[in-house]
Amino acid sequence: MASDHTRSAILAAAERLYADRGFGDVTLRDIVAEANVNLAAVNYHFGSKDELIAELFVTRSIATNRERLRELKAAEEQGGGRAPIDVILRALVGPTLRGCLGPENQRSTAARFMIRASIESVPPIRRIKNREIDHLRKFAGAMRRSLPDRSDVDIYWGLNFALAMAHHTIRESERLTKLSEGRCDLDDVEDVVARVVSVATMALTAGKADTKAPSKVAAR
Amino acid sequence: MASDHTRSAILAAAERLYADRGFGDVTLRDIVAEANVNLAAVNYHFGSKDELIAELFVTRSIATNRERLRELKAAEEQGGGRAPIDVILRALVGPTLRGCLGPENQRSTAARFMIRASIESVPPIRRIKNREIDHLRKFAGAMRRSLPDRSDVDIYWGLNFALAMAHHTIRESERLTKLSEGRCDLDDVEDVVARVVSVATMALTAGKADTKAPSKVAAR
DNA sequence: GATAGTTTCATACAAGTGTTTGAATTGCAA
DNA sequence: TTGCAATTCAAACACTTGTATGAAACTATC
Repeated sequence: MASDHTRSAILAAAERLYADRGFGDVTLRDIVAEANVNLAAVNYHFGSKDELIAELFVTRSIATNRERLRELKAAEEQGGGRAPIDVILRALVGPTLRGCLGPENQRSTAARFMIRASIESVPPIRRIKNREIDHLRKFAGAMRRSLPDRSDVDIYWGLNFALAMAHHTIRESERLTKLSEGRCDLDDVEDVVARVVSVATMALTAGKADTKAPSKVAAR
Repeated sequence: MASDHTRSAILAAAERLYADRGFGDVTLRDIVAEANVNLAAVNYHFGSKDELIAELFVTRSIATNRERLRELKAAEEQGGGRAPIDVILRALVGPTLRGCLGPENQRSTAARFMIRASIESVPPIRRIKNREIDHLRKFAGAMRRSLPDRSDVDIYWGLNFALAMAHHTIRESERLTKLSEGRCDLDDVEDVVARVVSVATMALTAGKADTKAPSKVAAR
């Protein structure tokens, strides 16, 4: 592997094009034109189009997952094996939100690519996401240790809702901006993180309200 | 328009196939084979493949939106123009969740189709979803009337989070089942609705906690 | 500087796609 | 029955897609 030049040019061009135009209408020919390499180079270096997409996605998600676990581990060590629930949730959704939101003009190609991946959900990416369960289980474990009185069901629902708010906000950030006529500031990433963590924490710590009677809520 | 037989056979076959296998790998030829009609019939009756998909999606979302507004209107009339926030939220997420969740074996084709539409987000469907903003504004208005002390920003975030939890739970219902090893019962739709409404209500009614300090949460 | 292994290249391939065409058929009204 | 429009049909069209091929160019080793 002499220089890797072609290989990395393909990766960079593919990520940029997918980020800008989505998986749907970017062909291999578009990518090799952007990268100034030969059409056959993609199959030579990656085997197939799907493997190219998979490599892009895996690289980025490994980075996010590592950051997530780093924050989680730090929090648990500091707390002697038990971290506060909001810190755990922040470790869960913070890296993803920070990676995907922020001022649009300075949003990295990688970030925009990950937004696309979260919106379009193409087969090779779905396959990888399905392997993420073990990773999420680590968070479920930490959450259980943090809230030992909480039932497993509640823990999983809390985890689900936290991810829901983070991912949906990323996916639909444009629509939320339009709907709120710019009042919701999605460039203030730390505010978004704080809002998601706050709500998810409430969901997990509010009195074990009878879920069948949602009118009774923890007020104030 | 003599009998409409061909037209509705195409619609039924398309919805079934898309529901089962997704938009990605269902071709017009698959559809006409399933419907036992000629290939050209699709373009004759619908103009194009995209218009066929759009018609399917529009039909279903009109039904859901009508149900949403019906519940909202009923609640506001009963409360003299001001409905409780959790009832509004229930009108927002209830119809969607009821339409998409429930025991898998009795899940209607329409429901499975809408789940697909929510997962894959193909161009004609995205175009339609973008027109949904007016519909959501009606709910934002009702929420504002219900919680006059709340800032617009908080209202929109609450609306966003409510939709987030509902849609993400639908999209990832399979993963949540696997992650929780079946402990989270997604067939109990009313429980899911109650959980989503409960958390969203908390998000909107909890003391105006400083969103920058999420550790302080409304406990019990 | 010959050689072997790697990488690049132009080109072709095979298959599948949505769409169009124009003739055949059908169904209904006069 | 005749005439006319609506519908159905088989076939082909035009195009795009990812992938494979085999020769050419390059690179490093001996």
